[in-house]
Amino acid sequence: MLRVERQRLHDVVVEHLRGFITEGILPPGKKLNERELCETLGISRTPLREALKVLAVEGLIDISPNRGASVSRMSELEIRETFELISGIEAFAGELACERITGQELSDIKSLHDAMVVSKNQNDLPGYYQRNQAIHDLINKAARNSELRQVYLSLNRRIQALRYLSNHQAPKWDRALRDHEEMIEALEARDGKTLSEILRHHLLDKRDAIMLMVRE
Amino acid sequence: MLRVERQRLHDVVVEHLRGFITEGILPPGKKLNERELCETLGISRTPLREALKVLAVEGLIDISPNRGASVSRMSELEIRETFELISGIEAFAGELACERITGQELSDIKSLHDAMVVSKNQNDLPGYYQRNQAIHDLINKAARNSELRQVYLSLNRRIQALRYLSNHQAPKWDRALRDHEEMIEALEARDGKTLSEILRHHLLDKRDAIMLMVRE
DNA sequence: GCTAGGTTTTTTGCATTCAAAATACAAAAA
DNA sequence: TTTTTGTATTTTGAATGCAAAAAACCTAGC
Repeated sequence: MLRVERQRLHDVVVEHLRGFITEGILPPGKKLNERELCETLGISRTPLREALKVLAVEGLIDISPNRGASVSRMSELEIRETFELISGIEAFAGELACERITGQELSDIKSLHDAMVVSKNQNDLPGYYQRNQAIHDLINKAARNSELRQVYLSLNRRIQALRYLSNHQAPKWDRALRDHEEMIEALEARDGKTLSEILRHHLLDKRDAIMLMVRE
Repeated sequence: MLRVERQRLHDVVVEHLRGFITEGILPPGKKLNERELCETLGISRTPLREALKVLAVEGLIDISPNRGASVSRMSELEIRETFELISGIEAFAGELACERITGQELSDIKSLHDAMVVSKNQNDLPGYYQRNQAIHDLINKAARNSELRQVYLSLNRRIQALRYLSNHQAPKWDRALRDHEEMIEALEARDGKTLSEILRHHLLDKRDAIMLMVRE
């Protein structure tokens, strides 16, 4: 039978705050006053503090002793390094995916790709980015390694706010679409090496675009 | 001037418990009674609970609502997947290290390798494993990506207890030593692809050895 | 007007307390 | 004897209270 586990308060709080941070409602550098947050969330300080500890381990906020917490403000170096790491992990996921992906998953990806092209032609930027993200997510899932997946998701959350910003800018369409077409070809050919190369450089391109945005 | 930040209690607790878990003093599956731990550590429940939340995010313990915490007992699948992920990350670190390693670091690794061979000839297993670990750690550092490093260390902590167990067993000397020699050759030749291949398979071999141990 | 020093206020860290859920236990019924 | 049900105890989850550190403020002196 399905066990109904009442969610604990601090878990709910973690999810809320995570959302606020990744969606940019709580911007980088924002000071998190405990009493203030308690009032808006309608809870006491104990569960809030537990939630803050969790978010700190996840790298979404910084806590300095006796000074309190603030939303992490990633330095350019941290952004570079995080993207580099993600590029490596995603490339590895691509290799694994080539060994393990099912026909169903592959055709799901193709459909998403087609939908993405439609979004592009309609100049629907949010739709485009959403489908783009979904494709990468599906490849990651197809790697069939839940530890890898957890790390991937955790790292992505940290740069989510940045992505949010850059999603208002149009990408280099031709390059991006060509990359995706080649990715699908490599997947169909189960060519892990090629796919991982494409993914790696695709990510590093994305990084460069975002680094430009951040600097301005 | 260096700011002396008095460590917070829960940070100290995290370090202590982490040590207890990775050194096997608190074995997998061990139930962690809050009151008991508070008494042995001489603190109240608030900082302890904060520490437990942190360890849960790190994956070292499991917390189930209203049931309390226990040291994570990794399933065979989790072990397989974690090693696979580490193999991918370490392979990537090797590629980066080939681009970025300094002469000094390279010669440090060579010294460690020589010391490791001596340990082996003296049948000094702890010494052998310690140097072995140190070599992998140096390669990882040479990748010059602190985000990668953090993830690497975090994942390694999770399998540390298992490593501890397997360290009482003698490895396949000839294979392990040959691997290490080839690793150093690849590093000297700055041959990233080759190094990453060696590292990946070296890790998967290690995994197989540990999987055998775990099953017994 | 600006700085230095001290005082007040706020905020954080931790202990304690209260409430709710889970577990252990014992007595009664099958 | 085994199962079930009601009660007591333990254990966890969350709120409150208290002390110490940091920040804000205010006054005196230049």
